[in-house]
Amino acid sequence: MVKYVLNGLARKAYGLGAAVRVCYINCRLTGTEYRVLASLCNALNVKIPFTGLAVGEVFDRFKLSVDSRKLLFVAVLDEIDALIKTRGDAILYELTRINETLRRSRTSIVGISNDLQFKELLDPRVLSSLSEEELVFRPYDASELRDILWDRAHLAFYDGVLSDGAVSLCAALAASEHGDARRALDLLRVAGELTERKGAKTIMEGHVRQAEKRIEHDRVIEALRNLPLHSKLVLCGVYLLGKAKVSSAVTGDIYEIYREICGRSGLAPLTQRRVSGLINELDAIGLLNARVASLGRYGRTKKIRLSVAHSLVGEIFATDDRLRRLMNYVPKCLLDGRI
DNA sequence: CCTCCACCGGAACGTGAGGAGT
DNA sequence: ACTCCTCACGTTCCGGTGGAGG
Repeated sequence: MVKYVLNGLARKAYGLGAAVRVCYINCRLTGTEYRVLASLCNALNVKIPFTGLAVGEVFDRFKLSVDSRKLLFVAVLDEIDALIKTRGDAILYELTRINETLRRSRTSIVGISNDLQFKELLDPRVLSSLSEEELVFRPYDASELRDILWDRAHLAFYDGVLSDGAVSLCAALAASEHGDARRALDLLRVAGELTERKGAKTIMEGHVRQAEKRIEHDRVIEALRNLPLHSKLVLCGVYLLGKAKVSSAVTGDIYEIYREICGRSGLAPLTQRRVSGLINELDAIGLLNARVASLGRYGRTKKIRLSVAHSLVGEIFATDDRLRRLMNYVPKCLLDGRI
């Protein structure tokens, strides 16, 4: 949406011959000050190496470049809370004050955040120099999503192939997940593909249900494949425990098995602290379910289980040369009853 | 009510890769 | 050749803690 407006702005400016430059940055993907500034420079065709320069140096180059071209520069920082939460608001402070040092140019900043409390994280000085205007967009509800879907559907599908129920279901499913329009469109697209492959004439609700499963299934496979090695090994540990019908696993159990399979693979195991972090990451992407539980006398730990199909993990890991031979391994600590 | 387990999770620090400038 | 930079990924250190069992 912002990208759309931004494009419109850029086109309009071009049409009017106005010196306007725009730059869209997703701060979750561009997660450091350095990279944000590098992206800003990039928008001005100033080449910045992905590492090597001091942050201040990059900032100076950006300022110089903007000012020398008499530009109106609009920077959009999407998911800006992700950047501020991890790196602090120093960069915002610098950016808000940039106009004081620019002689011939102006810059504007648009920040987008899903966190309504985000502004409380900011230094009051930043907030005041922002002279900000806040717009709150509430998530789309189901009926709005339905309108959006019908709107796009007319472009993408032949008339009559789309059932009312299918569109409503896409809208309802997406609305229950923060009203994400992209999600709704994805569902509809995949449902369309499935319908076509089956040679059916109309997209029905059943196809949408299948599409939902399909999207999730593909997402999990993709995630499993692209995991870093040690995350895979940790997950492999959870898998082996599940295979041995161990009901509840805690961090310590997982770590023990993890160490074992590292040994078998001739790898140096990471520390438990790190593995604990990996478990949290796996939880965040939805491959594991880990929640802290206090077992009283028996300490405080995380209870961990797979949150995707056991068989799917086995299937995907069997395609990885380094993991294949671990899939049938029975951990010693299971045999001697320590777990 | 108190203790104490088995971790949790924040923070500081280290390392090695990739690169700039001089 | 040398110094200085960022970043990703780890390690080390350590204070914190919910609740079963005494």
